Amino acid sequence: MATRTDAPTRREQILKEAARLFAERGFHGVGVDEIGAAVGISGPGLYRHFAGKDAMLAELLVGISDSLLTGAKRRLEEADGVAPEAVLDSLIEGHIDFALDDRPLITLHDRELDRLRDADRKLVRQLQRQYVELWVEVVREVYPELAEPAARSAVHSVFGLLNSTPHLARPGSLPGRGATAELLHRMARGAFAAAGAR
Amino acid sequence: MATRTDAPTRREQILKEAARLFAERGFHGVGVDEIGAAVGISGPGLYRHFAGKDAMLAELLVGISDSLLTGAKRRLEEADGVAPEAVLDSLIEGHIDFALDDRPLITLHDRELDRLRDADRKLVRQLQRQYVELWVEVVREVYPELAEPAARSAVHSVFGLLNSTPHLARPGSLPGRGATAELLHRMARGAFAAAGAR
DNA sequence: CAGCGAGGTTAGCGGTCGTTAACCTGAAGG
DNA sequence: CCTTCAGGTTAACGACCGCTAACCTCGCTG
Repeated sequence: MATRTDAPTRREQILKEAARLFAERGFHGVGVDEIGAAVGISGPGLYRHFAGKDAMLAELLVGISDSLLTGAKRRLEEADGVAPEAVLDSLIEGHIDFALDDRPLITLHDRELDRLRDADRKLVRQLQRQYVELWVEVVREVYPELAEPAARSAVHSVFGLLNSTPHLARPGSLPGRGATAELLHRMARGAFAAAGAR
Repeated sequence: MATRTDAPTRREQILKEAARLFAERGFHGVGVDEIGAAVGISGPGLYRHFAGKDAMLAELLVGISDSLLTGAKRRLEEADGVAPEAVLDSLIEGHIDFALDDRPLITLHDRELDRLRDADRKLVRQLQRQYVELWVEVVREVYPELAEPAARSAVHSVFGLLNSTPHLARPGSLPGRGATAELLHRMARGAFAAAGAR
């Protein structure tokens, strides 16, 4: 809910570094001292900005889910009246951008969910579910012969495909961001098409 | 390397439960007391069977990688002279069987690799690399116009697709194992086909 | 039947980790 | 110039965790 205009605040620095470290070594594998060191302060200084380690993870995961859902909703509104195929392309493009630009977050997104308090976990799951249902609707418009459970499975599987980016490029050996995005896009469409075939 | 004929030994019980717990709560999130309790003994009794918690994870991850690679090699040998498409189908089928039957292991496989000692991690990575290269070769036989880096990316992405099964069925709400396997198979082929298209 | 090894048990040590307490400091404001 | 307060610091506490030590108890086997 922040206005999000200025240079990165301390809170945002912390969240960014925490995301990277959590993705690298897992939530339980990172100590608060390490997170502090990553932003130049040390240890308990973090507690001036967050209630605790759990709160950082919660804010990260809620932020991811919310951002994905909000972006998808925006894309659906912008594309009003256009062909369902184009809407699906837009959803895929948005998800790929996210997966390529915020790899640590994508990694956390389906890896550390169970480390949340009940309330936060429920919220994140609800946002995720809305995101999935939104995709399912669009997919079923493009492939009407696809039953709903199969469509949902297909959407989850395509997420798995798109979220595989962290496994791809260790340094920068992959054939460029644009080419990777295009390859992923084509494969996602191909997977959906194959799922929707009789 | 065990002969693997009799009823499950204690070691195997422990490995199975440890895999489940590691997949559910992460390596650092599970205590040895919990693993012990899951097999009816408690705490340090595990040290009669394993050198330590790390050793359990190592044996699990090496076992997974080795099993995947060995299975793939066997499938390649069995299918000698048949069409490359059939070989690819066989590889996909094997991977799906594994993903559906050993979900905790598939989850661990790309999640807890960094928690290993250097020697074990190198071994696992080597096995994984061989497995990937084996797929890449077959994929490039089926789609010769696909450049090698793109083929490797495509293989990783399809692994992401196939390994998404843990996210699918919480209870047993999915449309049956057979239907799920078939859907995944079709989607994988569709993804490869789209990757290989000009 | 003595003995012995496999496979348990409980107690406890040493280290780590999240968190709190108490204190410091420099910049803004009346 | 004094106060305040945001944003740090270090010390330390309590809990937990991996692992070891010491001990127990069977079921074999010579």
